[in-house]
Amino acid sequence: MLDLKFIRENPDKVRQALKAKLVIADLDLLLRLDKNRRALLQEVEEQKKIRNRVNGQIGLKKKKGESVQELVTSISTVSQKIDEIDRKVGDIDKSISTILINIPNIPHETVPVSKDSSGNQVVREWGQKRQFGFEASDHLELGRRLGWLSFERGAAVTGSAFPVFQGRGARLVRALINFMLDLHTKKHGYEEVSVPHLVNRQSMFGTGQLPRLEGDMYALKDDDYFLIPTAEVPVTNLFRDEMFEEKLLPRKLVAYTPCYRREAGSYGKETKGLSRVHQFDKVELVKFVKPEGSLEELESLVKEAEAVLQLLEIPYRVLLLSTADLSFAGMKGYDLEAWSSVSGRWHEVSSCTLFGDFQARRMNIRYRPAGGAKSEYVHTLNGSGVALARTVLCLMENFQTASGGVEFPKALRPYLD
RNA sequence: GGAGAGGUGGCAGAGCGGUUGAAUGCGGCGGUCUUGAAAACCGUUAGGUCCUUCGGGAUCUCCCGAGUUCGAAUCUCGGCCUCUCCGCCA
Repeated sequence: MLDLKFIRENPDKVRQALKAKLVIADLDLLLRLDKNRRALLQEVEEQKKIRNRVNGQIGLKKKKGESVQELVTSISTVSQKIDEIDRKVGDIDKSISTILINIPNIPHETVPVSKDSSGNQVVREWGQKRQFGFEASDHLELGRRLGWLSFERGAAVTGSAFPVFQGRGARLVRALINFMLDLHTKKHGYEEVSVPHLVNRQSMFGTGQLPRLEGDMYALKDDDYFLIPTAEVPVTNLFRDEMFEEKLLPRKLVAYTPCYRREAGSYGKETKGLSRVHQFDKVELVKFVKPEGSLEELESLVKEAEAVLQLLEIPYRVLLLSTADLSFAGMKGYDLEAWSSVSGRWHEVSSCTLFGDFQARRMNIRYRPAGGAKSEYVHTLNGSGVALARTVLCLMENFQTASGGVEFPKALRPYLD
């Protein structure tokens, strides 16, 4: 969330951010409440000053065994007054907080402003798009023929868009997970963590999924827990209320988890098969960094996600997200889109985001600068490195052979044997 | 599931109705000593909010919420979490 003081001093910037992110929040009411609150605070603190002084006198007199009755009666009306104002302040605090938690992060000045996805900018493209000298199949057909993939069985077990991988297909999933974890831990300096897949409400709030996206998540009926939509949630919340020492930053973590998404997406050609499912596997990168240089940390994060696709020899492009596609908590972000020559379109397989101190403020994650200076909020980042289902789709479709099989890229082969 | 203990500053850990926002230790920072470092010694070291004539002043915060009281870290009730023992179980 944003700092209330920042909002007070920069209402126009906030107004712009709301407009850019297409979020409605009553900023005027917020500012009025804030003003009102401060006036009441001044009043009540004046009263508390009096009360504290008299209470001190009562304490002293009691010690000496003197009568305190007169002082006690004189102060009770003050206490009543304090109670009354405190109650008002409490109510205002609630209203302020309701508005505040619904105000999105402010996009960085380098983020293109746009009403829709057309404002995203292609930053770079990599790889050679496959040309087939034969009639290529899509992943559903391949998956059925090879016995790797069954949406029907998944539908029977659970419901639609819960794919089942079988045999080599299941092996491919495991191979990809191991390949990605190895790459990030061995080559990119990430520490691997294995985390809960169910998280509580506070965690969902901490990373900013709540309160706005409650309907997009699977929630448990008897416990106030949610199935994670991304490992970002448990991994980032790992350090809630943490005070890092500067020399321990940046802290880099990688986790494999399944991701559960309820979001009722549209069906059809664009979203068929593995390109839109309710459960998929993902390897997620999370970084805690110092505020200085956090933009560079975002760039390196993107590069690390790109390395996965390069080694998998999947053509991709990097999109700088415009304000319309940047997440609620995001300050700046890139998407990686992988190419499939069969569907002839790009598939989003990674989203890398810098959150500034927006999440850290919600989770109270700080660091103490060397030299004993005052503690500051860290900046948080995360990025998929990468999401599996769509990557599997691209691999199967791009690497199919004329004889109906699939010949996987070199980097993956050791994991498939 | 049963029984018990406990949640206090960066950390460990006292305090259990009245100058206690909090002893003490560790860690951090500054200094003395030293060729330099270590050790030793001295000093210093939470955060939020509001006001400010920018010197500072005030107020709140000891897991969260409600209550008792003139006054709560300290007492009462509710919640959350952690630990120990027993039971059950992959």
